[in-house]
Amino acid sequence: MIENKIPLVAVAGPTATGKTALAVELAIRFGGEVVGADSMQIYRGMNIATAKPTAEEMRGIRHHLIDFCEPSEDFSVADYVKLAKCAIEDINSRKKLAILCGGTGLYIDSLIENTKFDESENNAEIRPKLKALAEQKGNAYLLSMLREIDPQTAERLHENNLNRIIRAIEIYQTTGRTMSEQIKLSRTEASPYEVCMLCLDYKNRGKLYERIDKRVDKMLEEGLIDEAKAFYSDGSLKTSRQAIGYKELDPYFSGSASLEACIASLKQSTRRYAKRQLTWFRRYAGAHRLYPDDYRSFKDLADEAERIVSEFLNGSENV
RNA sequence: GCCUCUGUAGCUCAGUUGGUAGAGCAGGGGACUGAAAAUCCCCGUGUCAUUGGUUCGAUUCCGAUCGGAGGCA
Repeated sequence: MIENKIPLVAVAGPTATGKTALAVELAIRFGGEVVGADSMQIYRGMNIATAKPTAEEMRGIRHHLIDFCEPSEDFSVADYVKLAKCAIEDINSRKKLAILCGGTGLYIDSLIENTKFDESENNAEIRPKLKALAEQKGNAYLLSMLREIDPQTAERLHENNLNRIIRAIEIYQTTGRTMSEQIKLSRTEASPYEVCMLCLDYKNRGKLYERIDKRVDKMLEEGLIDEAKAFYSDGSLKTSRQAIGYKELDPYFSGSASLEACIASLKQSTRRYAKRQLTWFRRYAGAHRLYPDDYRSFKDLADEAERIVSEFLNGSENV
């Protein structure tokens, strides 16, 4: 293990696998603090839908990067990496163990790989302009535009993936660099972290989906509908509007679908989301895989996780 | 009990004038560098209910049996 690296434990996995509980348990056992890696739990007021840990669930463990952003604010990976790095440094300087916990693959990846984002500010006008252009002249036109700027990126993007095409053009227009150049530049510095990745998943996919369904039912009992209603009429929201749990209930509020139908679609969105998360986490070849359905109790699972983390920490000390 | 309709993918159904079949949804896999809980790409073998018959060949035609729906008693 390389010295001068900050040890970082990461608890990743799809929604409803028990990341929060495990991260908190490890924080208690090792004297750590949790750093959220969740693109939606950052927002204030979005508590039920995002399954944000309650004070009780936190069990006195300090949590960073959760519940600090207004839903009307924009937030991005670049912001996340900046803040998370600070938080981890801070935790480490106090001789505590940083435990990353969350399900947003892009955030985790960008942080761990020490991705350097461009310093330039977002230009609010570019995206709508490009979007309008695409509507006028078609996606193919935009893609061909990108092909002239950055053929390498154009090659790997599908014509239908407008968001990505727009962003790639935006990068060039704001920084003067192409996206492929930017990507190359972004991964030049080695990561300051030595990461112990724990990935949670259920061996039985059906079981995971059952848990998701149950969790949605629980959210409804806890008042998801009221929470969603508060966000329904708020047109100022941007990123936060994308959270699963609100948009699926819109048809109910507008009267165009039954509550029952909306709940079914909410469950389905969550299942698909979990599947996408799994795709993301499968890429981490060196991760320790933990399957809650392999253990008789949460304690057994936590014991195994503790064993893995201990080994990891001892390894780093022995260098 | 009789008559009619019906039985094809996990679900809803197409279809094959007889050469073993395909859509939607569900589901699965993948990509991912400033919206990422977003965005996007790829993936369809199933005793064509069972069983006999006709046929070179039946999921397709005919008969019987067993499900299901409706109608008449």
